[in-house]
Amino acid sequence: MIETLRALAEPNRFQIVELLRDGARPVGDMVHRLGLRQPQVSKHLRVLSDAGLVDVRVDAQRRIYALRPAPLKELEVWIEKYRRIWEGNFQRLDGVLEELKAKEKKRGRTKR
Amino acid sequence: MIETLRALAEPNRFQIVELLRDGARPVGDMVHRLGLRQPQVSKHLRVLSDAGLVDVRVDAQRRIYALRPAPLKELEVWIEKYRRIWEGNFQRLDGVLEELKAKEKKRGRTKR
DNA sequence: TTCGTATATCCTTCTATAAGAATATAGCTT
DNA sequence: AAGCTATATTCTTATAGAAGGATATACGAA
Repeated sequence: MIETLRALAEPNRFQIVELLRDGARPVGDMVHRLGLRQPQVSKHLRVLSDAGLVDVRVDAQRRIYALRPAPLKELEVWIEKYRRIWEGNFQRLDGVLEELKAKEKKRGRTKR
Repeated sequence: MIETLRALAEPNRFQIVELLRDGARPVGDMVHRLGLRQPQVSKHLRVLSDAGLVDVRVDAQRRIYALRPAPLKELEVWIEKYRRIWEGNFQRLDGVLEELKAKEKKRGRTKR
C-alpha cells in the first residue's frame, strides 16, 4: 500500500501511469510524450516495476510496459473504507473523544 | 492529487489517517497510539493539513484533528478511472502499439 | 501568579531519491 | 561485421524531507 502510494506520488511516475491507462507502451513513446530523457523514464519505470505497478514485455529491443491491476485495485479497496467519510454519516463521530476525556484523567504523564 | 499521494505515502502519516478514520482525535492521543514523539506527530499533521487531508478544531489547549473528505474523494474518483483495468476488459488493449509502429518509421531520431 | 499540560515551531543532522551525464548491452538492419 | 536504435545501469550531485532535540506558546488549575 505504502509502496504503491510512494511510487504514484512522484509527478513523472504519475504521468507514466496515466499514459499507461490507455494501454501498453514502449519506453521511447513515453519519452516523447513526457518530454523526459530516456534514462529518467527507465529509472521511473524501474520504481514502478518494483512497486508491482507495471509489467514488461520484451519485443526485440523494445520493452513494452503495461499496468498491473493488483496494486491499483488494492488502493481502491483501501479507499473504499473511507467512503462513509464523504457520504454524510460521519460528521462529529468523535465518540472517540468522550472515551478519551475519561481515560486521560487516569494517566497524566507523557511517558519518556 | 499528487499532494494527496505524497502526504499519504509516508508510513506515519498513513497511520495517522487510518486512526482518524474512526473519528476526530487530539494530538496527544495519536502520540500514545503511534508511539511517536509529539513534535513528530505535529509535523506530520502539518503536512496532512497543508494537503487538505485534515482539519483542526481547537478545544482549550487541545487540537482536535479530523479527516477532510475532499482529497480522499478526489483520489477515489481518480482511481475509478482505472477500474476497467482490473475488470477484465483491458487485456492486450495495445492498439496504441500498432499506431506507433507506423508512426515511428517516419521519425527515427531521439531529438537532442 | 506560578505550574503543568498540550501542542507547535525552530534548528540541525541524516538519509532517500531525483536529475544529469556517461556508458553498457542487446538486437535490428544492411 | 558495422552501425544504428532502444533501453538499462552506474556514478555523481543536488535537494527534499524525516527524525531528534530544544524551546516557544497557550491555556487551565492550584
